Parts: sequence; C-alpha cells; structure tokens
Amino acid sequence: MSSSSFAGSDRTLALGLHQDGRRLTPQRRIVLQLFESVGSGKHLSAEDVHHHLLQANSKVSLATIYRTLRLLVSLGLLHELELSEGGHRFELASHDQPDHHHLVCIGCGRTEEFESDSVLEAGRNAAENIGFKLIESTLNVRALCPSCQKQDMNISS
Amino acid sequence: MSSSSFAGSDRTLALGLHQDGRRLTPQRRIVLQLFESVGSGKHLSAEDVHHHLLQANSKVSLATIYRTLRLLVSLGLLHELELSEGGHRFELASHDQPDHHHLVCIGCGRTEEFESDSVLEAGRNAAENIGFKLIESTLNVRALCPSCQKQDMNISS
DNA sequence: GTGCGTGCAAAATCTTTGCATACGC
DNA sequence: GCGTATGCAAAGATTTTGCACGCAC
Repeated sequence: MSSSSFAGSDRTLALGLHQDGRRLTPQRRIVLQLFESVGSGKHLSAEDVHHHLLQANSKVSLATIYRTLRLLVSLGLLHELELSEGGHRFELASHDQPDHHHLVCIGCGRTEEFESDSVLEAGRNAAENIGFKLIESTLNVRALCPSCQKQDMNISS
Repeated sequence: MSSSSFAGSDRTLALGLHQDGRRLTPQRRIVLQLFESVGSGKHLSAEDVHHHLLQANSKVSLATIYRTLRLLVSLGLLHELELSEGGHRFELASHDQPDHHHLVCIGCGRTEEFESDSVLEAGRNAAENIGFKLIESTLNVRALCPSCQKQDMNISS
C-alpha cells in the first residue's frame, strides 16, 4: 500500500520500454500510476483517463492517452476489456488476479469480478484440444443484479 | 437443413416484431437469412453484412443494417460479440449451442468456437454467489494458434 | 546530439440520427 | 390510411495520424 508498488511498476515499465529502445516519459508513468491508484477492479475508458488526469492537474493529450493505453496493453501492464456499451475500457493487469472474469448486469451496468480455476482449466483444455496455446481467458457473464431482477418482475406482465 | 429453418426463423421474427407493433420487412428478413446461410459459427460486422448483401444484389443501406442488427439482438435472434479488434460483430443465436465460447488467435485472428459445461456452471455459481441471475456467459480465450506459435518462436530471441 | 514521444489539429472509422418518402399492416 | 421502416446525408462518437517541436537517453 506504500509507494513501493508505484516504484515497482515504474521499474517494470522502464525495463519493458528500454528493451525496445523506448522511453519512460512522465505521461506514460502518470497513466500507469492512475490505474494503480484506482485499483485493479476499475475499468477506465480513454476519456475517463483523460478526465482523471485533468482533475489531477496532469495535462496529457487524448492522442497520447490512446497511444499510451495501446502501449501498456502491448507490454502486458493493462488489460483491454470490451464489456459492450460504447468504447473500450482498460484495467490494471494485476498479478494477484491473473485471469479474472466479469459479471455485468444488463439492467444497470453494475460490474463485479470473480475468479475461477475451473474456467481457466476449461479454457486451457479447449485451447489444447485444437493445438492452441492459451495466453489468457476472460469469462463475461451477462446477468441481472438483485435490484434489476425486482424491476424486471414488475415489468413482465 | 432444408428451407424449413428459414421459414421457422421468419415466423419467430414476425412474431417477435408484431408483439411490439413492428413490421416484417424484406430488409429484416434478408439480414436474418444472411446469418442463417453463413451458419452460426461466423462473426459478421455491420460492414460485412453490407458487403454480403450487395454481392447478393440485395441493396440495404448501412443505416438500416445497423438498425436491424440492434433489433435482432434485442429480439434474441443474434448475439453481439466483442472479440477485440475494431468494431462489433454479430452471429446467429443458435439454440443448438446456447452458451458457446471463443478462442481467438492473437497472431492471425483465427477464431474457433467451443462449448463447456464447466464454464457455464462456473459462471452460474459466480453469479449466484452475489445474488445475480445468469443470462448468458461467454468465455473469450486469447491464444496462439499452431502456426503463429512457430512464428513467435522465431521472433523471440 | 539523436531520434522517440508529445501535442495539436485534421482525418479516418464506426455508428447514430433527422427527415422525407415508401410500404407493411 | 396510419404509422413504422427505409434511404440518404449529415452529425456524433471514438480512435488514429501527420508534422513540428521537446525531451529521454
């Protein structure tokens, strides 16, 4: 919970970048730190990142944010999500929860995360059955949360 | 496998539409038939649908295709997919494979489908644990197909 | 100092929408 | 005939890109 985790990611980031002759810039550091500060359960769009940074008095152009998000995903530091709705979202790729999954309420959009070894195994088995090598798997569950279940009952007849 | 499946879907479509005072138009029928003719394993974007229909001498405007795709999804006749890359894709919602999953090669984009009871069960368990009611679940597995695995070995060191 | 990264604005995509006309019911 | 659906084109939303300058290395 101290700043050590920030320093750690900075190092990871720097190492990943320098391997390709790329640079650790303030903008890249700031974007990654934002994801760390909001935690690994939050899903931010490019616009979200932009707004967060503006509010923190860190002016980073939207173009750079798009470029940085793609970069961080390619380095494996972020995961890209596509939980319907408009636009892609990103979250910190935490080593604590390597393959976690999402429950999305189709009524209100509420999102919960969970892990499951059996899902991981099922994905790996399916991949190996046809000679694929698993990299990562994500289960997206569309569901109704408790309060939207009640509303739904009121609506249907 | 005969044309009876077409007629059946037409009826389903007509019934679903008429409940809401909506109409069975040639365009809607043609779009649904396209998905049936390509089979339930194919994933088409709005543009794909547009091109297919033009090649079949069926001129349907792109705007109508977007409107129709959203409509067919809301009627439960199509599923909307978001397998990274740009843009959404759609596939026929087959009753034969209610909750099927996708393996996507991150190298070449090749996509395979599979089913798994254990995934379904894991999703349902996770949903019930927090009081959600499962509607559908999709496991997206990012992986490397055999030929991309070879290329990958050549690249890395 | 070299050359990658940034900011800006323009462009390219992808998707939605307003409005007049067409047609399913 | 009534009112929904379509086609067209324009608008919106999201993401990418060209170019000159700045800064990490």
